[in-house]
Amino acid sequence: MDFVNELRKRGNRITNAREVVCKILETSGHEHFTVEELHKLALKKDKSIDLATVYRTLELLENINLIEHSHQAHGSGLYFLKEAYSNIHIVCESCDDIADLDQATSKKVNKLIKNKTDFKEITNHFVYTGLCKKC
Amino acid sequence: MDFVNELRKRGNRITNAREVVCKILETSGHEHFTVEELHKLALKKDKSIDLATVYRTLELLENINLIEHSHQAHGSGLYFLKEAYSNIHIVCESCDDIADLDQATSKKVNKLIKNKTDFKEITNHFVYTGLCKKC
DNA sequence: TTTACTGCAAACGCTTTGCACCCAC
DNA sequence: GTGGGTGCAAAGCGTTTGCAGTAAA
Repeated sequence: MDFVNELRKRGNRITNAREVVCKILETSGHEHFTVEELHKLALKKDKSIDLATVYRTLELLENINLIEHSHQAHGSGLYFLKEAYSNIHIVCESCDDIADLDQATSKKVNKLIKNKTDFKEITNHFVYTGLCKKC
Repeated sequence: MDFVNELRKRGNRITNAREVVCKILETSGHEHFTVEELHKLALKKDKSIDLATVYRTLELLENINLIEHSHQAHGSGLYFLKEAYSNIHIVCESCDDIADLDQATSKKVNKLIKNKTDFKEITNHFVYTGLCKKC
């Protein structure tokens, strides 16, 4: 998956800020990022990149379905690569560890909820919170 | 359940702001409130009650386990009476309708997640988002 | 050359906090 | 009388926006 190429295909301009952010997302090996983390990493490559630009780039990538974002109870939003995204993520309240649920289980959870309510679709944009075994 | 009495038992002072907020929570028949809703209702009974006081009162009531609050993707926090609280709530993205999952299903969902991760507890403080059948 | 994109700064919405006053105990 | 609680105003936080300048096409 080449994020920059996807942008080019869509007719978006390839700016340095976009190249830097895309490269971090694709090559850092992380599955999830807070906006500040991402911004901090971007600043290492180009110290003029603004936080607003990071937000705008993430919004763009989310619109193309390359990434997805969730909200946390405290602190900033969490961005996930779409390929690694499995619908449900759990953050440990104590150590901030993140576990990702496999797609099958995520689907099972959503089906269970749909069956018990009059909702036809679950578009859950949240991370769960919990306590992992270590904590 | 008498919220005011609970406060008295704990040695908290019974002020007018607290009486007003407690009465709204207990007698309005709603199961959930946004902070602004609650504040607006409180102002009808005493137009000097401050938003900050509403927040402080809600925090107090949450500490005593009489209410619970969740976060929404957009807009303010959502407060629930503890007795009506069933762990999982879904807000329709389109019409803002809220559905509450029954406790048994909520437990089932949480158990499913626990079995598939190394989390020992789910302390999920979020509302789900989705689309209800009407929308 | 054109205009999409940028950095900057300011504004946003929700929530929390500092502080001096006040009133429940 | 005392200190817990209040209203008020300001600050906090993550995020969004307006704008004039810049650089990708």
